[in-house]
Amino acid sequence: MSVQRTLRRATITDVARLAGVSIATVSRVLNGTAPVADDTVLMVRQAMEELNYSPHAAARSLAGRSTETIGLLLPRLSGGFYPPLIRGLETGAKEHGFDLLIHASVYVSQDGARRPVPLDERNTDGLLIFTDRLDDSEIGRLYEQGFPLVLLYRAAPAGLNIPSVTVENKRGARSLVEHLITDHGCRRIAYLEGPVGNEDSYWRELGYCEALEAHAIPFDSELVGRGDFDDVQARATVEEWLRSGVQFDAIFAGDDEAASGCIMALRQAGKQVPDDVAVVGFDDVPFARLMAPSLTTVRAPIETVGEVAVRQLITVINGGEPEPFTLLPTELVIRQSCGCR
Amino acid sequence: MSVQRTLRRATITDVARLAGVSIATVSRVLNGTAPVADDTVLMVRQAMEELNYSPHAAARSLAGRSTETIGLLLPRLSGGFYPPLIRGLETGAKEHGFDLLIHASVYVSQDGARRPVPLDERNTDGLLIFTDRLDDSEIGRLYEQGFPLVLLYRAAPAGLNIPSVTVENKRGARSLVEHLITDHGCRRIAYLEGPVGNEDSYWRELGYCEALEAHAIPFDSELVGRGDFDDVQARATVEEWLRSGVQFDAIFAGDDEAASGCIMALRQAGKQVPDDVAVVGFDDVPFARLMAPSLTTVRAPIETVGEVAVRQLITVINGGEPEPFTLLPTELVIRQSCGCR
DNA sequence: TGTTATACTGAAAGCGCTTACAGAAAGCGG
DNA sequence: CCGCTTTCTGTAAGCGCTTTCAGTATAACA
Repeated sequence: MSVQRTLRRATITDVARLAGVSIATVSRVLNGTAPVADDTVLMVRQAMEELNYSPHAAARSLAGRSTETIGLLLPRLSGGFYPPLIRGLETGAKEHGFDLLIHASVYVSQDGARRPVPLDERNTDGLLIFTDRLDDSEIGRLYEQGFPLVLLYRAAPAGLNIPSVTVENKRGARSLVEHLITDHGCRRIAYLEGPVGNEDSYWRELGYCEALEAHAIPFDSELVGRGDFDDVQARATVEEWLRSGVQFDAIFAGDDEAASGCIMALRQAGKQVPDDVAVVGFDDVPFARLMAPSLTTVRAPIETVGEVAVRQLITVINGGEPEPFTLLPTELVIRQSCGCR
Repeated sequence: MSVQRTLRRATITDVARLAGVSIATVSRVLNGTAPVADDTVLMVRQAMEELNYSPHAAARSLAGRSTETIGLLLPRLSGGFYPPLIRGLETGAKEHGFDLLIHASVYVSQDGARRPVPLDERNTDGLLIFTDRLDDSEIGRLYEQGFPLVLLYRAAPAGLNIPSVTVENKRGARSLVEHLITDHGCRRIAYLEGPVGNEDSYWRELGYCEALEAHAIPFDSELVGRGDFDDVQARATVEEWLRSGVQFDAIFAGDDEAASGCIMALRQAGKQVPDDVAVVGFDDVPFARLMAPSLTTVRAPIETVGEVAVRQLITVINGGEPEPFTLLPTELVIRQSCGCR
């Protein structure tokens, strides 16, 4: 049934032999690093074709060449947030002739066992890191090695000179909450925090607090709950609030994902959005427009973040001087879930 | 400002020198491939620590070791479909001590230029392929090289003995459409096709046709349009239908993504779902439950597909005999968008 | 005490490729 | 016909690691 597929892969030596030249010559036609006679090129090309040859990338990168690939480290891939990010990264990478390799997983250095990330110089020339869980020590290690790094949506650990690119979380959150206050008269605005340690969440909460303060609304810790940027968690938290009788007239869900969870919980409980409770998100992921009611949120230029980040990383790879810190502007997107028509 | 980071990476030789042993010994403590005296181990460990050494993976894999990594090729990452798939793959991979590397991009061999996939033996021991766009020749090339391959949601090209795992698309689609016919009396059921060449779509359409035939409903090509498994495309198609006065009382959207687009279009046009038009999807992605109305669909065990696929791939990697073809069962999930309460 | 298995270690040969370095052949002005 | 550059090609030295092979020293056994 199944063929025993033990045919050794053709190597540069095989090609050289078949073409009757040295491996150096083959390498040269492969990389165009030195002039080769037209006839020779033809022979070599033909030999490669015949042997179905394709160079062994590991050997190649070992021998000094770069991988032309950059890596992306993510905690996960669910939700509407990552696709645009990745699209931006793809775009940026392709523009510079790089490929993008993604690894989505949690990297906690548990039990002290050093769990190296599976993306490194074996397969990439540099790394984009998006995760609050890849702990600083691991980042530090890579940094020490001089491996090109760029951080997404988080600042560099103290002392490390790693470029990072993020968005104006605080400003966006503030304008969002102020809209709720000034245009819709909300006074009891709840906030759903993101995952612990998440920087976006930290800044958004700050913006939330600033908005409250600016309008002399006292901060009420009862109105802050876990959202984890996750619809399920957000839903659970809102249900719990509803059950325990917490009063609120609006929810700033932390992000769009969580906002959708909030709306579910509210609808389930027979509350009208936005009439009974206004709900707003953050990010403006693609489906925010499609929700019912359509979601008022803050547009964070996710795709642009990706493109900018790649650009920075490639600058680092090429030994250039990157922008140490990029802060992209956010923009209020008013739809219906806040009460506007 | 920025440190000139030119410090050469520590190599096994550095460690060996510092520890006063040979590189062979260092390699042995690294891999545990042969007994090493406790004292020696200690010295080496200490040297590694001191030099902040971590092995160069490219060299490692060149020298014959496996990468302990499997690759995943995807056309894209958007929508609710991929996260569960990837979660399943992650789970399966982790179970066997493998890492998962993802590359999401379109691979068309355009202008004849052979564009090699960026995942190969440099960084993976095997590949999971999910894409109708990586053309057969590229798959063939990898196959010829004896590179372990498993296909997701598509059968192997003719003649190639590559394991594949998919779901019972036809059966699922048929039961879904029959539900519409027998339980809701629908007679004008539209179908939104997936991307051209997509196998899932092919089988789902077959199931759709079978259901019609079984109930003596004539197939009407007017009722088949492009959905591309994409909400935007689906929305456009439905809007076009509405505009041109096509009559239908139900839409089988091809997948959940497209279903959400249908519902948008319908709502926009003032039609009630499911009262005026029933809408059903396929896949049962996480947000299907959360939609308004909640989506009747077919549960395809996406996550399981992932786990099974990894298992097959690892079997191939280990030289075992994989299941040539795995067909996972689907299950009708009745919610509200079909008209049920 | 002499054998012999056993624990441990190092030298060295690659893995498939890139890249000096140098040599051969060809072209050119004088 | 001689030097000199230019074009083309091959030899060989690694890149950092694994792994075979051949030890040496020690422990186990008779």
